[in-house]
Amino acid sequence: MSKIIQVKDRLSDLVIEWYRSHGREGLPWRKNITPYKIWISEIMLQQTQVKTVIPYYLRFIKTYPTFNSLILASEDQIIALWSGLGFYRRAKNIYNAKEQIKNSFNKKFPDNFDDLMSLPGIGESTAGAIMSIAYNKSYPILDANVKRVLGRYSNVTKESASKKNKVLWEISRKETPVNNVFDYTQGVMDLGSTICKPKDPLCAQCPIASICDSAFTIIADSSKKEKIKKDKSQVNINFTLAHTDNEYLLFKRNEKTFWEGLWLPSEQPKIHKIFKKKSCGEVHINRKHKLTHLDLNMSITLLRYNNSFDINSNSEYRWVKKIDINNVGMPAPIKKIILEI
DNA sequence: AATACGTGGTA
DNA sequence: TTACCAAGTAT
Repeated sequence: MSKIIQVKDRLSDLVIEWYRSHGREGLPWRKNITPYKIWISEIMLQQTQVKTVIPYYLRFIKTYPTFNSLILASEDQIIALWSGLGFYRRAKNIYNAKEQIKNSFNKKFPDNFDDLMSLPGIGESTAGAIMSIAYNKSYPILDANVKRVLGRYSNVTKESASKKNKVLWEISRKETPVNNVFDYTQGVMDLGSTICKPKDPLCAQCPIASICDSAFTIIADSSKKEKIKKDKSQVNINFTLAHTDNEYLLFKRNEKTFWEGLWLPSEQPKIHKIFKKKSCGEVHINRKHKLTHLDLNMSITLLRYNNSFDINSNSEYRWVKKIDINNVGMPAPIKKIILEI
């Protein structure tokens, strides 16, 4: 007599099977995969939605299709391709990682976890994503999608944030299969994105509902509500934008705070006085712009000139032609203002 | 451990 | 309008 043993379905098996018939199609970084392209896509996708990333990814890969083609790129060129995407440190990290690969890894993009982790901008989740997606090696990831899927699956929503993270990493490690990691990793992210959504998850269509501790009983996560709301700090910036009919005078921002390395109108009052003497037209505008952690109150003085001119300045500056605007790294609100002139 | 770091979409 | 949040990492 043989006993029939009821084996509980494995999460990874269900996810892999579901992914093969229901995974998202048409994501550009899933075509003609190379480790380099997975790297670029994973960096762009950090804290950034797929829909937002797609045009930036396509433009970046069109400009630099291979790692080799990126070798000679300057930091400015890479930041320019990031213009408008946000979290610009990521672009600097790509430049610095590229330099490290060039100088320490013999120009060969790493194929192991430890070398990937040594690169700036690559943490455990991104390294895991590159290992599993580009190399089909069994490494776990823990992005927002996986956090949500596994958090509901194992019902660990009530833990404190740091403990929850630790627990979820353990679960992710445990559930990540040895084989077919590529399909599992993509699948669990697609599941989080299309079925196990933050709001109104579609449990009725979910392939893991039968083994999910929270299926059909998703309760809003209350752990965040008790946070004390601090007023966001207000930051005032006075810009002066000197411009002709078709050129703009921009300065590279060196502050170690926001928008580091991007090109902006002048923030130096001393220069503003000199500017005004020669100007043949002056307009003031005010704009508010919200960053994650602070509110920017921008005051911009537009000074019109007939011709561009040289200035005495310690900081790096350049006159940018209107048609070259897309080749310069600028924050979204600054580019918007310039395009309105 | 908590915070800095962008932007656009959604309710 | 305000508030939250999305393929996280570095400090």
